[in-house]
Amino acid sequence: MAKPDNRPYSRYSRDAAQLLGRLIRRARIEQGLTAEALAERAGISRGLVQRIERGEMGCAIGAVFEAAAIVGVPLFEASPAELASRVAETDYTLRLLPRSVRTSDKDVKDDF
Amino acid sequence: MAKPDNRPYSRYSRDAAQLLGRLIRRARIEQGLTAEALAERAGISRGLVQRIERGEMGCAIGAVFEAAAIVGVPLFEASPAELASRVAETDYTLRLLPRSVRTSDKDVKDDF
DNA sequence: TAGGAATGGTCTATAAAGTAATCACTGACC
DNA sequence: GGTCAGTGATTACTTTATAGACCATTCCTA
Repeated sequence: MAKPDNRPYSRYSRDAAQLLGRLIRRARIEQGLTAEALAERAGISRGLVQRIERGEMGCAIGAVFEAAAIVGVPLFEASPAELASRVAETDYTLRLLPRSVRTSDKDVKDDF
Repeated sequence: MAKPDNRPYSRYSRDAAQLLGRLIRRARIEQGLTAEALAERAGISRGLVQRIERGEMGCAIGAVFEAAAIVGVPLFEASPAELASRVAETDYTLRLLPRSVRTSDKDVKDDF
């Protein structure tokens, strides 16, 4: 993998992963769902559910999102319909943008 | 892996991954950032950036979230501070819940 | 229009994720 | 208090993602 657990992850992305994991765990418990039951439904192993809920960065995004979907944790705070709509929307916008980015010399907008 | 690309992924989670990928791509292009430049910053390969932007489910959530953070795509529609705050908040709530779920027979609340 | 950078796809080696089985422990319920 | 399901952690093994180099193509830009 590119990013072992000791490498430079931004605080933001780590927090996001952790939050998502905890939300999943909370929702699961509130629904009286066993970790193994959730794993079964998501088509993954119990061990992976544990890692997801722990917010580990190495988990496949598909597994995490699937778990979230099953226990009802909203992704992007959007309903299924909204999500699909936003995908199409973004898709459209994307088509209007240049396909290729031209690095005008050596500027990389490092101003954040 | 548990979920090859032909397996049962819910529409919702697939849409979410796609949306995230497209948002990242859009933000990257709008900032005049090369795929390789983004990869370099995120500490990942250019090929992975491509897969992330394509919304593939197998990408590590850490890599995806990192890329999102770099180009400024808000996760959970929250600022860094909000994110950290919500983590702590959820953490607290989690401590109040039973640590172990008791499967009272065979009910699994399939009512959504 | 020509040049060149950026992208997209493919391939191989390798590192890592994911699984499954196991064990100890915690904690819920009788 | 006793019991047992659920959890957490560890192990070894299998499968997969990822890196990195490569080539073909697209399409910005001069």
